[in-house]
Amino acid sequence: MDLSIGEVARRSGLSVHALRFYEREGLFANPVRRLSNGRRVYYEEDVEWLEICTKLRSSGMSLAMIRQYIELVRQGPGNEPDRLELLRRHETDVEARIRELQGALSVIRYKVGIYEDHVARGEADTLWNPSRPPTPETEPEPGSPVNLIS
Amino acid sequence: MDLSIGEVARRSGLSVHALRFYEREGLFANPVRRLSNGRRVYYEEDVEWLEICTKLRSSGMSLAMIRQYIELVRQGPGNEPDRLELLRRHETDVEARIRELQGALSVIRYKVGIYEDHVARGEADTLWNPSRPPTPETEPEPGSPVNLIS
DNA sequence: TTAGAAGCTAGAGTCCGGTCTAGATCAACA
DNA sequence: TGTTGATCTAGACCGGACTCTAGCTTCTAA
Repeated sequence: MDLSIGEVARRSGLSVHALRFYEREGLFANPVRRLSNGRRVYYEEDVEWLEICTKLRSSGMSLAMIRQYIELVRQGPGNEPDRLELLRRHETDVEARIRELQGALSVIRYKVGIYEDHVARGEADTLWNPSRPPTPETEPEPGSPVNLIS
Repeated sequence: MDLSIGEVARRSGLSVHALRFYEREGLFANPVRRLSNGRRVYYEEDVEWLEICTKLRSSGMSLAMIRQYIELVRQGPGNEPDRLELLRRHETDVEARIRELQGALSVIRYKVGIYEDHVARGEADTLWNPSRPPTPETEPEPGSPVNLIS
């Protein structure tokens, strides 16, 4: 039932360093209990919270925002609309980030496609090389790959 | 045709500091030309490259990886399979990142949904408050919201 | 001609999210 | 008993990606 810091590290995937760091940063709902010898004692709930926490982190929520959230939780019932607003704000951010990545991904795929074509056709040496200013011998022909790839 | 650093900053959205920094970091295909007075001269191609560059950055490509790519470009024709591989590697990373965000997003939406329900029903005070160890008065009832939200 | 804007360099500072170190204590086992 | 391994604290350090400062030069417009 009671877990040592090493055990929690193993189960949460965080380092013991990170767990102590998170505690200092106020990311636990409750103060971490100590044994009489000063060692930390964790409970299942802590591991569960760390799992959520890790999901939030992996979606780019900053430690500062997680701290805000857990502070609301710590204050107890009554501020649920605030927690909801915070979560919605992050939801919106993540959605925007996904759209941003998808936009960039389509640019990347476009470039990949062009390189695939050229490499496959063995015309690799006509690919984009942004030499500048264009010297006569590299002056792009009209419709040259320069415009396709840059 | 020739652009000053300030002009390029305005058009690329990067700061003049960032442009000098990028140059030091070797992120330009060609050495940036200088006027006789030492001032930098940029061309359209540089702005175009910076646009691509910014897309790559926004998708999480590190400056180190962008430098690798531009070094290949700088070496000239012949290494297109290498460029392709690098781009494909990043494509894969971005796809994985999108999946990660989508996974986290569904957790966030789940939590948002629960808070919405409870806030709407005015049952907000029964929401998850990971007090620990459970004291008699906060001992969760079987099927209490603790499991729904944690 | 002179004020203010823009540019230059070298290098320091910032923020984030940890990671690592030193030096001490403590527990468990052979 | 002694060694090994886990833990503790305070605080230094790190990498990435900029950002800013100081001190100087140079351009432009009134």
